[in-house]
Amino acid sequence: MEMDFDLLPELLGYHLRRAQVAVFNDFMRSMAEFQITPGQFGILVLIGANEGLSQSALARAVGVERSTMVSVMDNLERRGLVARRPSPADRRSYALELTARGRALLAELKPRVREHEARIARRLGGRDPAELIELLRRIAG
Amino acid sequence: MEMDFDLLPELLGYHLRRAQVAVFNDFMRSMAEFQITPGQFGILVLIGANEGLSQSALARAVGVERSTMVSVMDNLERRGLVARRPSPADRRSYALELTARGRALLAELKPRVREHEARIARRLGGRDPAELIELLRRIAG
DNA sequence: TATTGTTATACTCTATAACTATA
DNA sequence: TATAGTTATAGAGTATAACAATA
Repeated sequence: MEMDFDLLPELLGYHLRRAQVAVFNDFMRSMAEFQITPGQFGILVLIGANEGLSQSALARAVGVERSTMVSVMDNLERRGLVARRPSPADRRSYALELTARGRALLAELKPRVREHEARIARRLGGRDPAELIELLRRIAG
Repeated sequence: MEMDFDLLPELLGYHLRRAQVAVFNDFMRSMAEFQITPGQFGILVLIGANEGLSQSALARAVGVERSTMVSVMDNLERRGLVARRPSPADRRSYALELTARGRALLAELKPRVREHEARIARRLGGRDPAELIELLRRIAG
């Protein structure tokens, strides 16, 4: 069954989507034993690097509604990776922190993510990954 | 509020995701009057270029389960863009076709999508979009 | 008045499992 | 036995609108 893809292979958006799916799948396979998604990894990284930030600030950084962040945090808190501490400055908000377990997990994940990235970069067959990142950065604006 | 993104900006997956969201958003803005998603556009293109293909073949081409394709087709059929004809060769399957309205819509969409692509390519500031496509193709494998 | 976290609700996308009718 | 389309069901992920507490 020879499928005709017409103009799709000429479209940047088409290849962007396919590459993103491929990278997502490799990430999920790599981290299978930790049951963590790229999005959850990103959130652990952001909390780890900005301890004390609020849920709203985190939601803004990730680009989702703060109502969406509630269940994301519920999930990570239930797994004992993140803690919602009372903010000393503002009684409306939480100061988010990684728990000891969250820090330990993040320390394990980071080298795995580097390996995953190296494996992806190898697909470029010698081309500089920094080159691709530069082009993507321009697209993202 | 200076956010520290730690290692995220070094990760291909991170930029891939951001670029994909940016392109998706531009597509949706461009096609707002037609209420069409990139995925739906791709399906119209595939049916238009391969009239008579079955739902299962279409699902395989797009990379989703055939059960997922059912509601996608229900939607496009309800909008009068696609028709499920009985397959002459196999009474289990449909032969999918664009309706006259579907063909007319696709003909309107294609130049819009080209414009959208050109707008995205302009963000590359002189860099060849074909270069980016080549790199993405390698990533997608 | 505006913001923070929350809930209720809904919609999309996706999958698995089981069913039927055909092959 | 295997495949095509369907249904029922479930789980992410997302959003909007409204609310109480606090700023």
